[in-house]
Amino acid sequence: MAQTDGKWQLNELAAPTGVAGERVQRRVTITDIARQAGVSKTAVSFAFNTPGRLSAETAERILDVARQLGYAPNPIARSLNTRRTNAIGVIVPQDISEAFSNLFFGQLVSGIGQVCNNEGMSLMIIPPMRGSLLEATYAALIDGCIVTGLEPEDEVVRVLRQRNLPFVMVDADAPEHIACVKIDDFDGAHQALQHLLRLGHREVAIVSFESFSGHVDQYTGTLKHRFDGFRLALKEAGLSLSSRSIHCLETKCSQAGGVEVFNRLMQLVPRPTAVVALSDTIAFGIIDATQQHGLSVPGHLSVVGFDDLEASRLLRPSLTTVRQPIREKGLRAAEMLMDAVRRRFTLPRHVVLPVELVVRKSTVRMEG
Amino acid sequence: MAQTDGKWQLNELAAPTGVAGERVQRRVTITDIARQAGVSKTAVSFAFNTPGRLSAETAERILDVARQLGYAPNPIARSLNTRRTNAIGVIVPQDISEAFSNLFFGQLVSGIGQVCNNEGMSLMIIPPMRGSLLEATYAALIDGCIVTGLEPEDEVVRVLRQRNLPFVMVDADAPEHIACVKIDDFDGAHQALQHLLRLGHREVAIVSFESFSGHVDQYTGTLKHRFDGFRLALKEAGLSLSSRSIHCLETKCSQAGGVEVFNRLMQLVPRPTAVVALSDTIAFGIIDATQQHGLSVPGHLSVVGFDDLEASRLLRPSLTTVRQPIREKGLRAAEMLMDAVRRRFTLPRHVVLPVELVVRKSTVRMEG
DNA sequence: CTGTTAGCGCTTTCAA
DNA sequence: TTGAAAGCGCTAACAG
Repeated sequence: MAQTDGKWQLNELAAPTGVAGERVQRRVTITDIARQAGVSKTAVSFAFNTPGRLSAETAERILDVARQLGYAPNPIARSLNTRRTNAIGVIVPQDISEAFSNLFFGQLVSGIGQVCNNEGMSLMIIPPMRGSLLEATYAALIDGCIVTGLEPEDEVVRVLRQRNLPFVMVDADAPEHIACVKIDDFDGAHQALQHLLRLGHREVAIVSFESFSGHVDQYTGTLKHRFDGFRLALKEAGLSLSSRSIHCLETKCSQAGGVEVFNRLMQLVPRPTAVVALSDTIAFGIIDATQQHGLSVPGHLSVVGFDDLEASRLLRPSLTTVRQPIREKGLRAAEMLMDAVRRRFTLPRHVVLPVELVVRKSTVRMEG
Repeated sequence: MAQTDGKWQLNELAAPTGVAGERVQRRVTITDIARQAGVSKTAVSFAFNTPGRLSAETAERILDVARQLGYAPNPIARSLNTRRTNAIGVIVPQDISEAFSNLFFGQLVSGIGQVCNNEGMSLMIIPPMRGSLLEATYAALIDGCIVTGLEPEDEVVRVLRQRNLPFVMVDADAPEHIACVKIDDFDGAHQALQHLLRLGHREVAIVSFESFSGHVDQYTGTLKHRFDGFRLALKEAGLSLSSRSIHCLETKCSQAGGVEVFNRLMQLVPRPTAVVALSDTIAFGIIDATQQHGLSVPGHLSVVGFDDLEASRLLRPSLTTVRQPIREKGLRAAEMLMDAVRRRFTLPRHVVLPVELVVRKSTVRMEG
């Protein structure tokens, strides 16, 4: 019950000597151990890091003293010397909670985590700090990182260079000299829309996630490639993005975004009979809203997604969608990153993963 | 195309002076800036941290030089002084990829992330390092952490104390002096099983996630509380855990675990008409497997889950389950943690969140 | 096998 | 307003 002091303390702090009433909380350092054990700091360091360089008894004695004094090496001091943190980061331009609200991110991180496991690394999620992703990038205690949701022109990339941190971009339109893992967005989008058009749909809406570029014609990166794919599919059907029957909307990349966009979809004239969402999460929201309104998918509205999240197969109707290998994307990016962190020789710097249309039950042939 | 040198380099490294051919890659330090700007290191430090203490022109000049030389302060060195890392951790006893394969974890992290956002913190996911969670705990560059999946007796807790790191446990049977956020497991389990029994089911299986204790009677913590709840529900129906018609199984806490356990369920005699899974993720697997085998939920098998993941409502049949406020759990834990990290005065150290049975379509009254 | 001696790069009194 | 100097706690040559 040493509760009496230190109201702010969340947990009892182990007094260095184990003596209850002790007030001074100076952390036990390597110097204390050295003194107590009658050896040099070097010896203590060796005892922890390369015990082989010490006689068994010396090492044992040192470790004993350390145990008694409750000593734990300060990892920050260690990092300052070794220049290693044993952690890699994932930079995300949104808040963490927002990022994880899209199941996509969890799967990506899961893939990255597999590599962390093999390499003995921890994983730092790095969101903007007080609104500034740059500040967060400056402060991150990591050995390298994976950058998501940013273009190569971003200042963050500049800071990473400045900090001399290896990094790999994901889903970016990166130049040759920047490592990057992406998917064939063009092909995915093309297949998705082609599928709908071949089913006879002509009134179709394309629901994109929010871009900062504003208009479809100014899209860059992933979005641009996907819309190029859409353009081709439309052209093949004698249509174009500016056709009266083709609508382009943007919404938040979340389930809530899908719900929100549903209402706008219902206002459109002519009302679309099919929609392709640029993210499964958005599709989930659209389907949910549709059903809440007593309408049926695909009866009243065919829906195609993009991603093929694990949940997409389980939904009813199961979701027709463009599958991309999300976990592998994370895994490949993390592998490339670790090659750089470990300074292993590597060549391939750009990886483009294939996508595949998975036709399930959320789309149906247009009647009439 | 400075590709020629440094095969191991993942990205071009910005040469300190911007000169292409430069080979020496010594990082620019505060000393370089001081020298170049003709001021002391102190001044440079001030220019970055408390520019107010310098004349506007001096500060500007220093920053200019820093910009030109591509200087970025070394956050590790800074941390060594300030004793802050601006990151909190989440300790997980499994691999990262395994942890995130249960949607529960993503939602928990999402809640924690909300606090990170408010407090300007990054979030470190800390899995075992080379098999050792202890080693990972020793090495983590964090200001405090949230501990999941561990009991208070765990060595990790001892190390956290040794390192003087504030921490909060989640879902643990923690003693008074250890901060903890949990739910009313007893009530949740009781309601879940009571629901099934009231629907007339008598042949029921309880599918738990893997424990290390082995037998039901040796369960501790969360699992113990839940089984106490089950015991009460059974008792109210004149049954007990050892009744012939009640089966207890364990499986991995994942969808795959649910699929795996389904096969064992089908072998049981008498074959259960209902099952309560201790995790929605497991329930997903059971439902999926059931349907794959051409059987119907709840027609052939009623299923109750535990968690109420976001996806549980979207599934068909939508899942009857015990809702626990997962995000809030993470949020509350993170708030308590940050109170300790920021040394704010706090009192409540134990939080027990309520649960609630959500009856949906995966359970039905027993026929006959 | 063990200890001495420099740092690692930055912050922060304390003086000027 | 600015600077000198003493650390923060540890690692790693280099001697002995």
